[in-house]
Amino acid sequence: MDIRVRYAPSPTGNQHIGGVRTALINYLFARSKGGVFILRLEDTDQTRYSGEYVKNLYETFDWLGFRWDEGPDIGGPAGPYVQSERFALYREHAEKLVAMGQAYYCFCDEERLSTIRAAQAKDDSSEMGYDRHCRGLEPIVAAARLASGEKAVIRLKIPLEGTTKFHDALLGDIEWKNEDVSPDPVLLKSDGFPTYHLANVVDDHFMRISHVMRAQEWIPSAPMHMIMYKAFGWTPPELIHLPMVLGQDGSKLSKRHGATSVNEFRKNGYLPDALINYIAHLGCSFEEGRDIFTLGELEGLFKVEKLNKAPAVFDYQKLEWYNGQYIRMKSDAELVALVKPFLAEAGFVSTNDAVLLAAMPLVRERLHFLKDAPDMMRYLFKEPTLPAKEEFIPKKLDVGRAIELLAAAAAFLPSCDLANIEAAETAFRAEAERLGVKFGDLMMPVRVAITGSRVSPPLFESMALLGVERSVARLEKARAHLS
RNA sequence: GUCCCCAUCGUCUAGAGGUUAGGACAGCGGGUUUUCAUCCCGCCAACAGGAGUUCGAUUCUCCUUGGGGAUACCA
Repeated sequence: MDIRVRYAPSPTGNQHIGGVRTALINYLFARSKGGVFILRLEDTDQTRYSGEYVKNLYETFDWLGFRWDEGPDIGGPAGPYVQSERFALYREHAEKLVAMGQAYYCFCDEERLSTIRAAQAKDDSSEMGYDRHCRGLEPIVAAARLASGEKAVIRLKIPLEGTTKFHDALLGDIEWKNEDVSPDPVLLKSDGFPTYHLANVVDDHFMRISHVMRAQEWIPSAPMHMIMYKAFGWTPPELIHLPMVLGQDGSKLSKRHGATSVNEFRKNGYLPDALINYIAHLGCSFEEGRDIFTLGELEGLFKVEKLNKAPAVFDYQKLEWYNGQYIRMKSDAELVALVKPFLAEAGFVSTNDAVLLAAMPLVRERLHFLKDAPDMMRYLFKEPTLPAKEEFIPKKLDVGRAIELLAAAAAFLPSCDLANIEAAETAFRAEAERLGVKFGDLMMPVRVAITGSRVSPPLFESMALLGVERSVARLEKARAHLS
């Protein structure tokens, strides 16, 4: 059997962690099996749809760097891949079900429906949902009302008795009493658009989807899908319900847990490689004793059996660690390219890439997020604003001593060869000894003078980047600042 | 309320009848170091509970408890 899987997002919001995780698992499964990964746009909700979200979808996957084999933008043999372009197909099939007696027209309006809901909520009834009011309508009567222009939806007839069972490749056999299946869900809305359930089943069938991999929140709709497949006489695809992704408090991951949309992660300086690697490991394992994988490795290693059944909590701290790991794996040139947009956004426009290139080794191990680069490198672009005097004073020393040290450093620096860091350090160590202070005590006021902070990238390298002249100027300025 | 799914350190997980229950993140404590970071070493920390099955259960079965999800003309 051909392996064909799909990611079928609804463009009613920006791409978020949960969706992208589902997409990634589908993609990895397809790749691991030599199958096809399809993108299908489920734009059936006209009230929430926006072209902005479609744009966001493409941008997101461009950034992440993995792609579908068939989809709206590249076409394919099972197109079109946008549901609004398949409009006629859904009505045709909904009406087919009506003709077969498996579905029916319902004329209940919003008002009646909400009245039912309110009543059910009030007396804690175990009976929830539609009361099947129109199910018994004679077809002739329904046809007449339809002909008179009355608005209607088409609802699926869920059997009143018996059970529906299906197999989940991960969870095993699942059996539902039909009375517990959502009573007669709407297939075709009154605006003529299909609901998710109809469009999903019809498209999965005609696109020859072999495996449906989606989050576990979809389990309750699986039985009604099965009832539809059976009504149509179609063979359903294999089902695999993926463990959900939860926030720190254990509920479904959402905005209130922090960043959830992928573009937020991008803006905050996460690397796509890190995000992909981390996300792949939510509810899935690949190989023992290893945490870092390339996308290609994940493709080769993915196995459905290694999927977990239990939901996974999204851990920003672990993702941060991954991000740092991936930043450290970048070459100087790669890192420059990654960091540049963030520097530009902060107003640090480099005229000289060589300087940036040389600066990368200074910040690489210190960076957890690309976003941190501007602050960390600010002193290379702008004259630092000098902090309070105490910041300059090493432990157990006083202002006077700090001034002396700065003066000494300013006088001494021009004689150093900053092109040779080791030699410069040796020279400074000797100078510290001559001055009768610990090496670290000499360096601290110098560090604050040069970088504006007690915490900074390596000093000698920094001074080398700035050049002797600018470095001495900063030392002098700091000395004046303290006096 | 009802139905469904799930259950190993705080978190992500390994484990598929016999293990000192392993790793990673976080936390804590050391070491290296011009600060910070990196890196290295160490420590802390789990089989939800109760019945079975078995010579033996983290592992199989059932129950309880706990968590999550679904109950829309949203997906």
